[in-house]
Amino acid sequence: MTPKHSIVEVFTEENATGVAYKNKALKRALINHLDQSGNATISDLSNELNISAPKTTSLVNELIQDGLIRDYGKIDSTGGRRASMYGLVAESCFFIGVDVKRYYINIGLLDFKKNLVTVNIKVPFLLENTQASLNQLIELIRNFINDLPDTQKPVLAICVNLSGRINTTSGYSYSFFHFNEEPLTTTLENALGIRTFLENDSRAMAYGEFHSGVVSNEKNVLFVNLDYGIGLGILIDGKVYYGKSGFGGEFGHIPLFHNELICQCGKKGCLETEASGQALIRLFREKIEQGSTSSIMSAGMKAEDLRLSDIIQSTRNEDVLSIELVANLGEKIGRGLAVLINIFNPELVVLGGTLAETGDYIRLPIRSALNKYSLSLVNNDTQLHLSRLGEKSGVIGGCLIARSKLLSSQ
Amino acid sequence: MTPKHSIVEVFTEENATGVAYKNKALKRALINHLDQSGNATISDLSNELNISAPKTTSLVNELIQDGLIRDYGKIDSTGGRRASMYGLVAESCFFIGVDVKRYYINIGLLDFKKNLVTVNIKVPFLLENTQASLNQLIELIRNFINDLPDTQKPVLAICVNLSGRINTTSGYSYSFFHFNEEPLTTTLENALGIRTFLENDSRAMAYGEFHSGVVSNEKNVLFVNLDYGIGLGILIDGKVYYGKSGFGGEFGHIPLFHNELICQCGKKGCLETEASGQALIRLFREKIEQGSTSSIMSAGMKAEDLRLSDIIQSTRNEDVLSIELVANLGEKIGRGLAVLINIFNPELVVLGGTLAETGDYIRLPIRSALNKYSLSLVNNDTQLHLSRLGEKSGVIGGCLIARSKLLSSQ
DNA sequence: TATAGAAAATAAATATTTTTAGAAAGTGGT
DNA sequence: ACCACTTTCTAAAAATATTTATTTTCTATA
Repeated sequence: MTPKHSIVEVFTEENATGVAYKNKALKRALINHLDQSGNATISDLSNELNISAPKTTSLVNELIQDGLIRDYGKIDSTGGRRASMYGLVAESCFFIGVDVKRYYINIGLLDFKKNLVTVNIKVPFLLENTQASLNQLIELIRNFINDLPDTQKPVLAICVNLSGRINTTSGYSYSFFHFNEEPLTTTLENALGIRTFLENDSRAMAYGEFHSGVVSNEKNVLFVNLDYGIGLGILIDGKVYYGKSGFGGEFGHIPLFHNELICQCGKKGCLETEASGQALIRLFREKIEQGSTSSIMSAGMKAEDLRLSDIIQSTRNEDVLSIELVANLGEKIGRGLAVLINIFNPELVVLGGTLAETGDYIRLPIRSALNKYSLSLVNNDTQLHLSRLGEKSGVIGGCLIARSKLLSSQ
Repeated sequence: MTPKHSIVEVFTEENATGVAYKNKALKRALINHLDQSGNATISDLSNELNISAPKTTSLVNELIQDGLIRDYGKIDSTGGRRASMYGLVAESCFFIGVDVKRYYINIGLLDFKKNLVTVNIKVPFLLENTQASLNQLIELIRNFINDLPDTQKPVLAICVNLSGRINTTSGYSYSFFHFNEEPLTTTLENALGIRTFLENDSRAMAYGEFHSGVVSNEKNVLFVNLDYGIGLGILIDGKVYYGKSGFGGEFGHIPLFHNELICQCGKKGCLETEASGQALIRLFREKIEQGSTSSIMSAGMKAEDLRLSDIIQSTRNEDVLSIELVANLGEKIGRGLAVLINIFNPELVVLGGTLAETGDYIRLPIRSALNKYSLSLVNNDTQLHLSRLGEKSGVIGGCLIARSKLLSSQ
């Protein structure tokens, strides 16, 4: 067995009572403070955490010995002797996020200071619910780790994002790779030898998007993942919301319409039947059948081969039909989001996923539907932004979730 | 100025640094532990909170001196010397909850150990948005306090529940008593001389209902307040959810219908236009106009004088029209709740408010609508219960909110 | 370029807390 | 009724942290 990394040692509570326990708790508090508020001086830390200066000094020195903290030089004088500033050591440990999509994965490496060190976007992979597909995924992760330089080898945790229903606590996936008795996390941990977590893709994207922006804590944020389906990530007080069994956020299947379309979930009238990427393709085909024209079809595309990316691309080429349908879709999404805004009164709603790449073509209809359908008093609080991270949000979110799970000890 | 109560002293962080500060923090930790886990021995406390036994002993002794903790005698032996058990002193301080309804108030007194000592239900009062009405409310609270025996005089905080939109943090009410510049809480504090908080009625009811039942923490619970309007209280991890400005939970105004009814809020298609008590009365009148018969009307009631309580009462008398309409209402409420369940995946949904008094007449249609409209995987997690506290839930919730706000320091 | 003032770092003194060890108070078996 | 064993409680010893005082290092101003 490899020796425990010093961070893992600080963040596990085993074999520690009395003074040893308290010192670990104080070290955790120091690390968390540096993590959240950035570099700080001994005085800062002493005041904020109510630890005396000499004690703080000795704890910081121990953490420097452990390689977790470093002296980043002296700050400008505040009127007297210049203080040394201490901060986390970025390269002391690393975390991996794996964002699994239908036709590819995104995989990335994050350091201890939350810098995305490496990120491989759109690595070819075919997501199927088979052992072979799982083996391929494991192989891709293993290769990614092997290709890392030696200085980036201490990878402490991995988070894999999958679409569909996932129980983060138990580590079970209910939509993919659920053919083994044991939780998927266990399978992955055994194969990779590294602590592994599982997360729903939209929740991971939400977390990534939130922590990348201007991070001021205690925020209530909704992240809408607009793709073939409609996913939702909910952040309450900056923490991911799961619900009882991790099934919270099933936004795509709220019964908002009175149609006769049977959804994948088996019910009728789901938001997804009218407002998802899948629905967009259906509506596009219907329009074409009814005789509408589009630059996509004139380029020789067959209606049955149409992909979401084609429509998104053609909005950029100012294809009237695509733009019109995307706007209609936005109106319906907005009507669904209005419900959420009335309920959550969030500061911020972020539009992500492939469809968000249509930019204002989808954002503006959503905004106007929000104004129309949600209470203005509530709605006035809410900003509506497009994803800033795009394809990377899932990877970053995954890495950050792996990191935060590990740092939240136990 | 009256001397500060010892609890207030422990729970304020002013004028304390170093050892004094830490002792206060430890005392708070002790009190919170006894509060949440009930009575405990020195060993329990020492182990749970990682404080050495001698230190724990001395802290407990100080808290006994302060009158906040008491020795509740020896527990049965666990194989050795019998330990003394310590717990909070119920009568060390008190909290008042005031639940303001349209035609009456409920007011109650809670002790430090969360026992409801006194509760006055349906004290006549007319809620209007006037200074006179506010004065009357203040007078009622003042009288309630004056009538308390001397042993119950140390009232540390009051929470007033009002319907409508409320910003708990700032203390402003936006629906009633908002004619003064200063926040309503300030007006009340000046008039009563006691720390005062404001809360939305449905949220307070939710909190009361939650903490009265089998309190196991970390629960996600929805409380639906079915009255003339439809209110919602959201508990996440056992904590009341507010949203950015305290406007979260506007369930009644989600756009679920495609009708042309203008809601009070100014929008069309709100859940309230079809599924509230107000809507029930409208639908009842329409049916009567169309020639339906009901035992209510045959008793000489005029359609325009009809109140919600009349219809609720007549369901108990097995009036067919009332039962039918309540069932229809339940179906629509259930459709709205299905949305929330998909989003929140809660453990429990509690039906409260006047309409919940119709019992299974409303619960069963709601349940079957939930099965129909929400994802079964998510929905399977969710229990649907009727309020256990009925009229008292708001008072208890108010008291508990006052208590918890005070104990969460600052 | 001295020099007063100010903040940070550190050494020494003091206070506090934890450890350790032993006394007190039980239980249960023989 | 005694003895072995447990657990709680507490006194004294040891360890540890905070306070206080001093030194160091820096700025600003004369």
